[in-house]
Amino acid sequence: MTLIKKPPTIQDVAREANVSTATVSRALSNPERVSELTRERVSAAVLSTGYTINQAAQSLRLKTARTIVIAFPNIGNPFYSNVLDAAVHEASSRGYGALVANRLGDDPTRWLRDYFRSNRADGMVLFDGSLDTGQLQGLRTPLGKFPLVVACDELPDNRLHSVMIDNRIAARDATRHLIGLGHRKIVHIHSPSKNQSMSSDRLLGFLEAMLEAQITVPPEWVIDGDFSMISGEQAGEIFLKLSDRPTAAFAANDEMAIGFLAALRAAGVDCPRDISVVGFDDISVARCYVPPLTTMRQPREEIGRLATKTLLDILESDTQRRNPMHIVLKSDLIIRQSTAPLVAAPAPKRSAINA
Amino acid sequence: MTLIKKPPTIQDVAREANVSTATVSRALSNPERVSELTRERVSAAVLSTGYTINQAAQSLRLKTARTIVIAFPNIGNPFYSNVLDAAVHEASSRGYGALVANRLGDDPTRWLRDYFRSNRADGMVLFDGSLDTGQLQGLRTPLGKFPLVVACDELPDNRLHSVMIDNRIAARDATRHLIGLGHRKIVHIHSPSKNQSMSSDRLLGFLEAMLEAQITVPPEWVIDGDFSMISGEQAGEIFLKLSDRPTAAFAANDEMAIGFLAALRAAGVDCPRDISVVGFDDISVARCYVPPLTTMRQPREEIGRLATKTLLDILESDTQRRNPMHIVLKSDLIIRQSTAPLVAAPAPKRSAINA
DNA sequence: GAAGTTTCTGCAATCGATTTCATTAGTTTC
DNA sequence: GAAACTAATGAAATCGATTGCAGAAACTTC
Repeated sequence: MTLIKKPPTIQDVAREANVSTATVSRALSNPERVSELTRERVSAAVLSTGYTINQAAQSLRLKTARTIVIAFPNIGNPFYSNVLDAAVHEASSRGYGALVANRLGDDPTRWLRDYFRSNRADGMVLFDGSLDTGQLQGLRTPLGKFPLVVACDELPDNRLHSVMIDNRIAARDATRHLIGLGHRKIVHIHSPSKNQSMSSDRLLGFLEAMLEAQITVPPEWVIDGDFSMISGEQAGEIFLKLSDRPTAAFAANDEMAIGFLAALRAAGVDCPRDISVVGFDDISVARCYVPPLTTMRQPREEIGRLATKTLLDILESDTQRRNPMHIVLKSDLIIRQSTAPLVAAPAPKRSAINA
Repeated sequence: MTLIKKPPTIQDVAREANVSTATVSRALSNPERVSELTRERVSAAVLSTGYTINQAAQSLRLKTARTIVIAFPNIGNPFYSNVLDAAVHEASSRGYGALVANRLGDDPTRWLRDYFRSNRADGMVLFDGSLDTGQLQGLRTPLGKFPLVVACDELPDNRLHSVMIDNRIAARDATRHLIGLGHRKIVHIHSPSKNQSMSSDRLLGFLEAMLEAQITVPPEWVIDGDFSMISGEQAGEIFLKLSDRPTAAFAANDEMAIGFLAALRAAGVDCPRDISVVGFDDISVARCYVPPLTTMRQPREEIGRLATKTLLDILESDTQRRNPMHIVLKSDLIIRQSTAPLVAAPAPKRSAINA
């Protein structure tokens, strides 16, 4: 039977340094409150015992967990995984643990509330706008000001801090790019969701650009997906059946754009010869896709970093309840080779030639 | 000034139900130990007060955090983000929180040890084999049996539980596929790393297949990368300068394969006409790439789920120190369109024709 | 040198949940 | 009906760190 040594506690350090636990505690968190001699003795004792603070005890006493929750609608999505990367980096470099939550279930609020009530986390960065306001109210009321930062996607409640791009303008500009190339028949691969303003903003931006170019958008030009690559492929199938086939598409994210392109290519429709496609996000594979994808870049690392920084700054600031911050970051249209000027005459029917 | 109600404690529930805190505790964790009447009164009181357990207090008392650490070399990689997805799902469905750690720094062991000592986590799933044994020893000794599961990548210490595929055999089979198509000049895009056996196993598998086909591998056929797409592009640049250009490539992961293909395509080298490429992992974009990528699929969700399940089973089992489990999962070669039989005559020099 | 400061330290209460031990009430057994 | 159980409950100690309060020592100030 092996002897399992218990981890050393503050008591052990105190004994070793011949001081009280109160002094050890002060020496560690307020070094200027103890004499130099004591400080040295405590440091030595910490080293010799191998002491590490017991986070549970500290949390209990301080009502602070030095842990935040980072919630995503779908971590599998490469866009979010880059955001997560940056968020975790920011949190851990400031000494905070990062609990990851994915795909909040049926009753995310209960789940959420439990995390806070139970003292497991001090705050949360929500990269997911699919909570509804009603639930959120119920969430905020009981505990007063709730340390919550929303990013990427918007929640209807603007009393919350937020970090995101302007999705409407970004989508409008992406669409304008296609219009500027001469395209007038343009579909939008959309991702409907009750509570996500991100999706509806992108749709709005699309419609706005079409409207200002005086193009009427028939309902079949808005094809529904769910941000997944496979839904992009399905959108491609639907697109192929469209009579008077459009010459361009704007997809609400890169994954759908890629799925869409894969479906078209399988049917012999070539990009950019027969169709121009703009994606959204600029995930890393966009640059290496065939053809390299024109897309609206979101600064993912910066979104992740800034959202987390904002939350931690709030947690660490003494001044409570400042006005909510709404940080809007810049998005950039990255023009690559999946978009091309519309050829005046409709492309000759070459599709049969293709293998 | 708004009144901020403090979250209810077990005391509040006890008062409300007219019992002692001991009884409330029992009613909640060992319902069969209290009378039916008491049980009901406690449930009612829990509901009416909105009580949630204070995790910090429970952790302190029980020396258990109901939290695990999931560590990755690089969450930004889509392969790992899918693994994470599955791991988080498994953990949270069993009531465990998942702390994410990425890119362990210079002294991961200290960091790691602190996590455990400090009672923040009960165990860890390590999807990263880049810790060295020496450090790991120092890590295990002080606390005795350390709840640690290694996945994807192997640690030299086989006393640890592990969940992974057989990288050598998978790489061998991937290479055999190319050889079976008639290729004999094959490069391997490798990712060297001091401590990762995953990388070296894939190299070994490649060499083994070449050896059994009696092909001599000159050193320039092993091109170094770092698993990133950009390093795949760089490998492509190097490849293009090779005299007596090989006709096939086996990349140690899909991202490098994609970067490699993008670089070749930019130089007018067509896949699969001029070159056949096999990737590794089968990340989701592989199916939709152009051409769809032939690749060795790893069951990522299963790896994530099983590794986490293994850890939690250990944490929850009373019987300590069972023999370490070594779970080896099956990998599958997914044949798509990036590989094709070698054309007997070397492809005519058409590259100039390309746009 | 007395009174007032400042600096440093320790005692003991506290955070909230769990569990040992003891007590009471109720049930079984001979 | 007494002895020997079992079942249900509560009082109080405990986990480890923090901090208000108070006391001791050292140092000013007049």
